[in-house]
Amino acid sequence: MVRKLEIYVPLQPDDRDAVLALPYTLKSYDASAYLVREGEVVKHCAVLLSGFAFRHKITNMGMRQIVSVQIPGDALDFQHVFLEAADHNLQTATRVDVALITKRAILDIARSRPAISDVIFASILVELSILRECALNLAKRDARTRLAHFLCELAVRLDAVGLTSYQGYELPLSQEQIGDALGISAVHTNRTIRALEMEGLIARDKRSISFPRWEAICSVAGFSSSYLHLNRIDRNSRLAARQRQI
Amino acid sequence: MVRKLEIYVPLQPDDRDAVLALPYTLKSYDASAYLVREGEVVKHCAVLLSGFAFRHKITNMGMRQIVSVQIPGDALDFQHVFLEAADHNLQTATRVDVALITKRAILDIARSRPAISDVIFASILVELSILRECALNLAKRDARTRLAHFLCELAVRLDAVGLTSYQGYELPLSQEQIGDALGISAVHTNRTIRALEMEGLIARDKRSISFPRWEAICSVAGFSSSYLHLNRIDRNSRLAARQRQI
DNA sequence: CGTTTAATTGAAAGCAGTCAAACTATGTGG
DNA sequence: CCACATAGTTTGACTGCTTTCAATTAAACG
Repeated sequence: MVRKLEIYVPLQPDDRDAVLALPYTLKSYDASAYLVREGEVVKHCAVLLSGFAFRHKITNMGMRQIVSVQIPGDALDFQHVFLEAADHNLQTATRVDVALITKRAILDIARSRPAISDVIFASILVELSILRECALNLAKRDARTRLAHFLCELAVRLDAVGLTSYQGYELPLSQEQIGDALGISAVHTNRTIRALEMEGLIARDKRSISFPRWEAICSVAGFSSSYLHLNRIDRNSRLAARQRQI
Repeated sequence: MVRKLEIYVPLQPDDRDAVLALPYTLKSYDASAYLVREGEVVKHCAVLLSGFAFRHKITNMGMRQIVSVQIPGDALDFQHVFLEAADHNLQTATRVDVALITKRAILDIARSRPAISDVIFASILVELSILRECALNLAKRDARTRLAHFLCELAVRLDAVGLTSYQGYELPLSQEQIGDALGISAVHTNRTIRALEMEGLIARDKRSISFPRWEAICSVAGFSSSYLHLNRIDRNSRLAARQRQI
């Protein structure tokens, strides 16, 4: 399970064993639980094994903004290995299982194995890249394209860790949470979702979402997955396979 | 000059010599020059010695969003040391001097000196933190507080590298560029700047900006510098000194 | 000293927010 | 098994911050 940690970034042959050999503690959290609160000093690095979580910040006016959605396989606390106090909140969206690894163990493996260090660098830098695209999304796209882009990104990211079925995925976020991630109100989020649905660009069943016309929604979203830096692996084969099935 | 590279993050006694000993090439660029274009593969890491630069992305609709402003002392290309193709554009705002260090040299020093590796991790993670605050800013603050926050952040960051005079700094960006950084139109940027000026929260002379009442503008911005992770150094002394002078 | 770029201001139009209310789903306890 | 409670979804109406379009003034440049 911990193997997922780095699958979506460059692969290392023997170093992977070292990652798998890292000592860890399993822990579960309920939905809506806080893993980290702003200002806290975290002593370990959690890796998401199952479930969804998100990072958010609150303005002095009390407005919440979700700044990233974390999916299974994501390492949650590289930030807290190298910096003092947390600058944001980390909260679960669903019930969640994590593997806790000590800061010490992370530092040690990074120092003894350059390839691992590089992979950690890469995964942090990809997070940075995702956040840049997020900023572009928040600032320069209207609600409709913004939502479409958000859904496309999650589709590709989930696909990269093998969590999409043939044509869609489960998005365990309320419309209010989606709105907070997109910087729009819950009400307008609903209107926008319904609009995409009416257009036939997405299909819904409860909270699972599918894309009847993947190419079309990528087009309205202006979505290109290059910023996710998934070049090295099976993305093409996966996506191709999926599109054939649709 | 290269010393600025890491001043604002943890300091290392002897490791600093190793950084200063890094082989580099000096290079200058004119204002508005591209250092990196999206899709390019960069072979070296540039460190900003003087001048301003910014990172930006363009949507398929042709809208530009500035996702970060880089000031002297910033390392510009850690991203390109560990990832393949650039996912954004890096452009100068003014005439700029940079020191170019090869990817190889960066990788080597990071591997041989854990402290340097940690400092690079920290600086990338601070960039991530800044971008999260930026997302919060773009999504949850109105134009007035957004601009105020932007100006406060730059004040503190410039202050951390010793580039502010007693009560203000030179902001070499056009109002259109500021607008692109804040996600508002150039016209509204102008109105908002003028409004802050009318309120006496900022004072301007050409493109230099000063803060007659630092506390007041921090308050309307909801600005707290904790996300910049400048804990370890002289920020407090500097800011305190500045506030005394005002 | 004309030319170009940036800053400024006015007026009209629009996307999204807020307020309110109804509806649906899910779950709990009697 | 039903009544009620709670959380989330959906829809309407009105307001407002920003955008866009247009036009003018100021500043920078060769």
